[in-house]
Amino acid sequence: MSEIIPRSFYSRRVIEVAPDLVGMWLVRQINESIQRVQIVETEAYEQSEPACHAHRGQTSRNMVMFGCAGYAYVYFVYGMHYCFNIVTDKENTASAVLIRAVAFPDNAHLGAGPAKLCKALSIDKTLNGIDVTNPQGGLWLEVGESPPLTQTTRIGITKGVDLPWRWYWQSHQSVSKTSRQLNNK
DNA sequence: CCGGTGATGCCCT
DNA sequence: GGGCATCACCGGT
Repeated sequence: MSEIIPRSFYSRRVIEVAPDLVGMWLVRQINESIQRVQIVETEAYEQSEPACHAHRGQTSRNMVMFGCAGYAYVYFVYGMHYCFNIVTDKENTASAVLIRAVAFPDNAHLGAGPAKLCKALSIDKTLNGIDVTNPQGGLWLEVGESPPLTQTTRIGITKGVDLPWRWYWQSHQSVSKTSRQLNNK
């Protein structure tokens, strides 16, 4: 078994943590059942830029982002989907890494999108605010590998579109494909 | 293969 | 009341 990723890993600037999370294992436990998937795509969001939910200040929805690193920020969007983030940096520096895609061992499409992976792993709002450095919460991360990365602009947003804050496992089948991106820029 | 669009509910203005 | 860090489906090519 791999080692669990400690809080110090997440307590750095979000643009350092986001690329480092690609290749790590995400583990979901519900009762006796365990799913282990590998992160293949992430995006960084930080209060200073307009695409971030915390850009206009603290609200009840984004409160977790203002807290300590290593906690889950799960939000509901488009009336039917959840997205899962991990809070980074220090307290009161609102920032988080959006987990955009994960690889399931037997199905390349199951985790190829932020809402799809939440559905496949049964991640919903009840996990908002849990500690992902503690297995007691049923959702944690373990050290994996450092694959070849491609860096591009973020997708699915209308503001802050020029920041190159999306990273994915180069040529991996499970990377989300909503928007076509040119490789190796 | 590709772009357009409807579903659906919560949060913030 | 508008907009949203999405997705699957539809129809034209």
